[in-house]
Amino acid sequence: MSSFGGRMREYPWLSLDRFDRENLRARAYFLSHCHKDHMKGLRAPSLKRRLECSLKVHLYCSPVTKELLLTSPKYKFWENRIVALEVETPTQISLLDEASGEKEDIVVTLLPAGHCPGSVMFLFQGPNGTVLYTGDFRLAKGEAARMELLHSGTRVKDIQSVYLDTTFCDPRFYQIPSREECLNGILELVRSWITLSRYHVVWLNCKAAYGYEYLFTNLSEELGVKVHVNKLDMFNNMPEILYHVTTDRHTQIHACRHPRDDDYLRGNRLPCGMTSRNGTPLRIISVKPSTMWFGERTRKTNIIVRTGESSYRACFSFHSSYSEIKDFLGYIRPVNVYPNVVPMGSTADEVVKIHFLLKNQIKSPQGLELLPSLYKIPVFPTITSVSIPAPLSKCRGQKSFAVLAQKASVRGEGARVRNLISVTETLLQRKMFLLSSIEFLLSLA
DNA sequence: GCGATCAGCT
DNA sequence: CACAGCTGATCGC
Repeated sequence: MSSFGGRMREYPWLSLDRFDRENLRARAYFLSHCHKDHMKGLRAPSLKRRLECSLKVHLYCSPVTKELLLTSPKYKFWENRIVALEVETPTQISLLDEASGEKEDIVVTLLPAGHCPGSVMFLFQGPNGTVLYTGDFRLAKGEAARMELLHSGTRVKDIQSVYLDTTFCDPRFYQIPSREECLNGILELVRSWITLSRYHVVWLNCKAAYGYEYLFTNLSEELGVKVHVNKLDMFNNMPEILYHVTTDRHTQIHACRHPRDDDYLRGNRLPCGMTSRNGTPLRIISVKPSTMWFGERTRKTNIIVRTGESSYRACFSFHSSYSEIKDFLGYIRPVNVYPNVVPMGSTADEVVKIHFLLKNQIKSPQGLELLPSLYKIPVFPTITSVSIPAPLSKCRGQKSFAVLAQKASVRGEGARVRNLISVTETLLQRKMFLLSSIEFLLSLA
């Protein structure tokens, strides 16, 4: 989940992937991809009002993101204010300060991010230096080196700061099987099942989000069987996807959903209600795409895991692994790195993660100083088995209000975080409370 | 009635 | 593990 506040230090009058609070005063908006956690405030009345008053404010995104966004009637009011920028095409944007009348030009380039259809990273070049906002991304090792627009001539551009997707930026997620490996694993599983008979069908248990489309198109392409989905009008202008999905339930591959799809499956029905063909019951297996990862030295085991008589989990990831992030940063070598994702209120662990990256991959460790104060809590060389005092964990009886991990241990430099101090965002928002409890924990170390 | 937030679920 | 998102309850306007 993105916890990026919306603004970059170098160009604070631009807002990216956040549209509430301070961002209501931005001179221009950017949307990296069409996932809800990157669209906070995008349809709020306050922003709608701002738009009505400030006619020069626009939202910049890729053509595919524009298409996906405008499919929902709730975002139709943006229609005339969205500027779709072609990917990998540097574009100059003039930003006008409505108060002072001062104007500033900046060049933005969209780079493919490999996260979901239309997803991009934004590269900004302007008077305050070159910065890269990655949005969410999955790029394989070596892909940064192949991006022409990250280079000037033969060498990589000087990048001041990278605002980084840190979802799996932890040595624990050292490797995640490649897109191709995962795809092939799923392909062969699906193939082996649906070729048994025309009554053998596969249900892909996908989350409600864009990002599985390349799975659908590849399965359909390879097997000649279209994928049943609930809705496809968002792909009306994307023939390369549209061709491979269908609303006809008479197909052997389904990715349809229902709020109680579990009940449906137990009754040997698909979430769309299909239960038989010509009176012959269906033989259904479910395949749940989910992230699987392996440590630096651990042997990669199977990409497909059988979890029940007719259920499987299959490896699939929308985000880069630790080693992919390391490769990316090691190639770019920015001066600063800022995390876009601070998982579940973790504080110490984020410091540690970024610390490792800073140490190895970037030019000077200024990044940490610029992070919000929470990240500046010093990481002590040794923290051992710290228990959370009872009054904190019992706070109003709410689980999410308690400190979740009961112990924290950080061994010396170069060591891995074992058990993290993990608190929820609820706690993060109660800053004073959190700071005092973290300080308390550290004082015990 | 709507948005924001949260618990719970998947 | 962590992801992205939905539903339903509650609260305030």
